[in-house]
Amino acid sequence: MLDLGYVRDHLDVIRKMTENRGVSLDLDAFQSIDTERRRLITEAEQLKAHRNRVSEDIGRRKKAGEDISAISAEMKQTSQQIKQFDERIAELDERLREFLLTVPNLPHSSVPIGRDSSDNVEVRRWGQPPKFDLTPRPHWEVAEAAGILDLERAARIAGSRFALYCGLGARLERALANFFLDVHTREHGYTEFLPPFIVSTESLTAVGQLPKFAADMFHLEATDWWMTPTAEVELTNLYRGETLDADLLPLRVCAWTACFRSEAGAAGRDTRGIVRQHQFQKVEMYKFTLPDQSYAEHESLVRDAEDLLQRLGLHHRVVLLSTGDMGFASAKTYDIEVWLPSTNGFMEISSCSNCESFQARRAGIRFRPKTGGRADYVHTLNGSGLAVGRTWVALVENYQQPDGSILIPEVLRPYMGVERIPALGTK
RNA sequence: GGAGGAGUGGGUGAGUGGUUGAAACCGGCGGUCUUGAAAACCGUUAGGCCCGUGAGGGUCUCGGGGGUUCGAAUCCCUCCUCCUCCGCCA
Repeated sequence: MLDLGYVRDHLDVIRKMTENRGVSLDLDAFQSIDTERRRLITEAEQLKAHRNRVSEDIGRRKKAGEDISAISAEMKQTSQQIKQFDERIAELDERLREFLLTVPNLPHSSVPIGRDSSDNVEVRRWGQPPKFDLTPRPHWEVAEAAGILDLERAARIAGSRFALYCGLGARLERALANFFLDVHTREHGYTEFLPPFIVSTESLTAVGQLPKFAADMFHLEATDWWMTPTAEVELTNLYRGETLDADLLPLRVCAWTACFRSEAGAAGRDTRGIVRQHQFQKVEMYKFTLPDQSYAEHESLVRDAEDLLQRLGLHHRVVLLSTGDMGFASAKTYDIEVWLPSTNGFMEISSCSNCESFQARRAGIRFRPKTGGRADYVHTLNGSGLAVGRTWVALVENYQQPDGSILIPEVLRPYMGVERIPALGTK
């Protein structure tokens, strides 16, 4: 959420931003609501000031034993007037809040202006695509042949877009998650949390998932609960409503969770395999920083995610998203895309965003400057480090062998206990 | 699920329906003192919104919402959260 005063005073900036992002907002409606609201507040507050003065006076007169019935009756009317004002103001407040909740964040000046993903800018690449003598097979073929994935039984249990990992496939998923968490907590300076996988409406609103993206999530019927779409929700809400000590910043946290997405509107996209699922595991990295640190921390956040891919030896690239492709709450986003041999292209495996104060304002997360002075909003950053299921996919495809086995990268062997996952019926 | 108790400023914790936005203490910041530091002492130390170029003024907030009242941290209703005991349970 942007600051109300900022929006009011920079309507031209907001208008330009909506053009760049390719969204539309009714700014005229905003202006008329805002103007009327302020007019009513001024009037109501004048009445309240009057009431406060008279009430104090009544107190004094009553003590002195004077008769106060006339003045008291008059004040009763005033109070009723105030109540009417307050009701109208509350209505306008609600409408203004609803409007502000639909205004996306302002993109940073370094973000390329563009319509969609075709205007994204590749920042760097790492490694090379692996060479194959035979045409590489897609992950679902390799995995089912190795007996580590069973999509039919997954469908029997829950339906389509769910995975059932089997044997070493399940262990590989678990190994990846552990590997990610170990590197982040022991080497990258993150503190690990294991949060609830179910979150409240309030938490989702603070992050910006609600009210806009209700259709993308699973809502638990007749409750205020939702299945979490990303641990970004839980990690943002760790400090909701708190004023943090500036000495604690930057605060780096991470969490492994399952993530749940309805994928409504994704019908027909990525239907083969397990790239797009209703449930997947992800290790999320998250930072709370001082405003002047956030862009440096953003760069290191991306490096922390890339580091994992490099240790796994997976070819990837980093892409800077254009204004038209960026998420609602983000001021700047890098996507990391990993090489997928079967598609002869890249697949998104991490998204690292600097939300600046956008989420912090909504979630009420401040810091008190060391020098004293006013509490200000922290900047928040989030990034996948990494999507576990998609890393699993990338590993299976990039490390598939001619004999149908899957080689395990060196760094994962301590977690796996084996050097390769054999094809079914072999050793 | 049942019974009881509690939610006050960065923290601990007072608070009678009427200068209590809130004592006191701790912590933070600034200062005095000191070669420096500690101690001591003095000052200062919530946020939102509205008006105002500014200085400043006003208003709201004592878990959330509603009510009673001329006036609510204080009385009433309701919801939420936490704690204790019982029940159930991985």
